[in-house]
Amino acid sequence: MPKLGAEPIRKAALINAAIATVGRAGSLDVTVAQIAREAGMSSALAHHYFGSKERIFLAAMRHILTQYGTSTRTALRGAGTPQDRLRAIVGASFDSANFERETIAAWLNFYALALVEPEAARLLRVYHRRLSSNLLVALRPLAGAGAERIARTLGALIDGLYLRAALSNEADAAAAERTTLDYLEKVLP
Amino acid sequence: MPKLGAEPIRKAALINAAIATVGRAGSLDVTVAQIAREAGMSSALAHHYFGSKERIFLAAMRHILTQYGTSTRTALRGAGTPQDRLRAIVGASFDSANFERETIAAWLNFYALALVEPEAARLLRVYHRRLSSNLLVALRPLAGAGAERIARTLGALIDGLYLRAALSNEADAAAAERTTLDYLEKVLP
Amino acid sequence: MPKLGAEPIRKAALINAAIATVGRAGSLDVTVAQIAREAGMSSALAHHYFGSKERIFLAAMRHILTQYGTSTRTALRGAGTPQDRLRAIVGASFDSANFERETIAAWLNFYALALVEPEAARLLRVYHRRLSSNLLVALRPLAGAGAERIARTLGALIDGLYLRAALSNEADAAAAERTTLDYLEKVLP
Amino acid sequence: MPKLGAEPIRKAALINAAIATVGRAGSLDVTVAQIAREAGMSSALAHHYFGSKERIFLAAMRHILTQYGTSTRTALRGAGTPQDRLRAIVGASFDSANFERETIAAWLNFYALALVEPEAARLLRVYHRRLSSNLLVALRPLAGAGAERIARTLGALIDGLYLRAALSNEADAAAAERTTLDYLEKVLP
DNA sequence: AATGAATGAGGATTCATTCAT
DNA sequence: GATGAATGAATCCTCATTCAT
Repeated sequence: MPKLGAEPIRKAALINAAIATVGRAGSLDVTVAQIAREAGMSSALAHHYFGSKERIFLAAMRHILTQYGTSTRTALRGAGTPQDRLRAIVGASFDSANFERETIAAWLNFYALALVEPEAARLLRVYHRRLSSNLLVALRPLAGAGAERIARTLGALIDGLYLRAALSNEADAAAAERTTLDYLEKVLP
Repeated sequence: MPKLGAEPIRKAALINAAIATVGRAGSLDVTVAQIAREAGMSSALAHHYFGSKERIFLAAMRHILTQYGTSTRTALRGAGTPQDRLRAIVGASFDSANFERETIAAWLNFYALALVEPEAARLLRVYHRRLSSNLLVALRPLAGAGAERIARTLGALIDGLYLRAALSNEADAAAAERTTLDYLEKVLP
Repeated sequence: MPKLGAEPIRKAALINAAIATVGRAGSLDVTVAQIAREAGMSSALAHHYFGSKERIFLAAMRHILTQYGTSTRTALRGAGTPQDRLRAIVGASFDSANFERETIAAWLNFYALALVEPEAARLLRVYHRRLSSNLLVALRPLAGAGAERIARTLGALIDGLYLRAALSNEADAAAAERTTLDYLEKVLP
Repeated sequence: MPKLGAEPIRKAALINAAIATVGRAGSLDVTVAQIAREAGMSSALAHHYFGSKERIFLAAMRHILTQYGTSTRTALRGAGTPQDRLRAIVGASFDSANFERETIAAWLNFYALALVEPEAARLLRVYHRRLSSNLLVALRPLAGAGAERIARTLGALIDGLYLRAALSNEADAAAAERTTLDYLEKVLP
């Protein structure tokens, strides 16, 4: 009695397992068997659904970025003023759900994957562009011509804070958010 | 062939080869044989001198951080005013020697190693603390109580710019430096 | 190919192959690949089932000792008098099945393993104790207080004959058995 | 200033080191480097003197057997009656100098070497023959036609006691000697 | 005589991946 | 759909041995 719609469920389980396993290991050097065990299935089945380890990683990365995109979009829905929009974007970035140490560690490792895997690089570029564009829309009314540079700085700052959070023992989302907002206050008129 | 005193020469060659190989591959997933070939020797000799692959990586990381520390110290020597000191530190960070894509890629991967390897984490903490302390010395006369936060922001910003440079096709050191200095101008009275 | 329940079959094949390979080589210095080839499978599968070379050896040793224990027990079943029991034990020891040169060579090498491997030492102690206890039960009615010493002597004598058989070109089970029984005749009233 | 006569000194040091190292390790699986370090020299020098690891082992084995032969001969010198001769031979076998656990372990391992190395087997045969002949000379006046069998039994018994001593935690030379002499008393008229 | 330097060969172990059931 | 079985390929590491000095 094969369950109906087993595929999406299994795939989702594997994606979550991949993120958890990589996050816990702190490295992409995890075996398909480990991921599959974490997902409660055989490694053969993992291959059946994804075809290769690489594809599991890419799907996991896509999932992380999609999730981030969704949470940003949701946060933006209630934002009226440009200031609200900025705060929403920053808030989504440091949402505690994305800011647990293990998640960040997975994230950092998938980031490094982009150095090796063109598709991972592509995904990252999409995310960067989207974040940039969101920031620009909010910044332009406030900073005019300076918006571009502020957006670039902001993006780098957020990534840098993530990076350091990945290495600290307890990642402090609130502090990271405050640092970012503080920058914005200083830099906007 | 067995010149006396080969050890330091061979070790240095291996360290450089490790950085180059990891940088080119974009990943720590390189074999000792690759590193050794790049260094012009057998993998057995690499093991003879370092004992393990891990130790080669740690030595390479130590080398990168030491080099960075040295270039910072050198740059600081000629700096009189606090502003000069800040510019010297930032300049050393984005020195073109440290800012080739491959070097950054190696750097990013060694960064990720710290998630897994306690000794790598320790090295990184030392570097962070030293950078932070250098920045504070320069910032305190300029920003007083706000120095702490600015230093933290600056550190994260530099790391974030590195991260993004690692992923872009041509890393633009000058642009990264300008972004950083621009932040400082805005944030300092 | 993947018949269900392959595990016990494969494990048994590997155990026999290990004994044969070690016996033929006359040394524990055999590769897992050799054992696996002898057993008709890849070395990877051997590792899959046993985890390590050491574990293969221990299983082989356990097998040899178990087999010896079983043949002793079987022989004892039909033995009525103490004299019969003694003859049964000695007969089982020099049973031609256990007394082929290759088997003895394997045995000797596993013996040496006990110097290095605590688990192998434990197995051997169990075997020694059991043999000793079997001998004592049979000797006490015949030798009373002297039973202990005779048992000890008998055990050493059997081991010594094995040792020499391992080194002679054709191991002569009958002669070894005769030597042992002769000792018993002389020493028992 | 090369020391005169360094060669025999170095060789002797290596032989002793080989016995000690093998005895301590409980296995022939020791490296030339370990033996050389124990002997206080480089592994290259060990090769210079012996040519190969195998040859070191053979020399060590030869040394053990020669030493045993010498101690037997010495003991026999003061022996007048056949009974004295027997006691001398047995006494030499269980001399406390040859009966330390490490020495026995080395001995057992060199024994196993004979399964693999024809020259080692030859050495062992020589030793067996010599022991046998010594025993026969002493036994013939006491046991006549039965001398052969007793000699064979005695040889096996001694080896068996060695074997068991190698595996026990504290080898008890006195007990082993008593067991052997006790056998002789029982078996001789 | 003595050694550091150097390497080729080899071996245990791991793992992604395939396949029959 | 699901999995146990199976393996080829790869990798780290070790070590006996050689050689120039």
